Amino acid sequence: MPKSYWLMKSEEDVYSIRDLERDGKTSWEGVRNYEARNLMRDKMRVGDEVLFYHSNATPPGVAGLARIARKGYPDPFAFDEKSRYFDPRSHPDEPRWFMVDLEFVEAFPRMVSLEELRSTPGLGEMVLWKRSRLSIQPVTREDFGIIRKLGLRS
DNA sequence: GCCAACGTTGGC
DNA sequence: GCCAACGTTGGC
Repeated sequence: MPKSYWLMKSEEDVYSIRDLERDGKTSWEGVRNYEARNLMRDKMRVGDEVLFYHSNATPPGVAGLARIARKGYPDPFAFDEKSRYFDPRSHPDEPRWFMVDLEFVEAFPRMVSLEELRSTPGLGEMVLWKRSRLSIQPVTREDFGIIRKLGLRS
């Protein structure tokens, strides 16, 4: 099974690539969108590569790379009444929400802004353009390669 | 802070 | 099952 590529968004001031670098690894709790849930639950595999995207940032864009460290499993925060991610409709025996674990790969020496993504030839088919609000989206191997190269170029 | 886009909820 | 109301995302 070849690996897959993803783009995952995080608000920069909530959890940034630097936070992931510090932690080394983190769990991706709190996703409450069914399509994103399905991708984590059904499609992501350990070793898949991730573009770590800063949303609500100035500027927004891809800030680095991460990797899937654990495949989809029930989001325990949905069961925790004290959590802001609590959802009474999710039960341990029939969990509604799933998450994955993510590990740090690298922070780009140069973040690739949304504007740059827009103006880069070859990236015209990204899911980002049509499904801009989806916080977890598939990326083609080719697009991943283009963006990685842009980010690592100093 | 504004607001367009769009996913979700709930009445019917 | 439709669809209006509502809430959230995320760029600007």
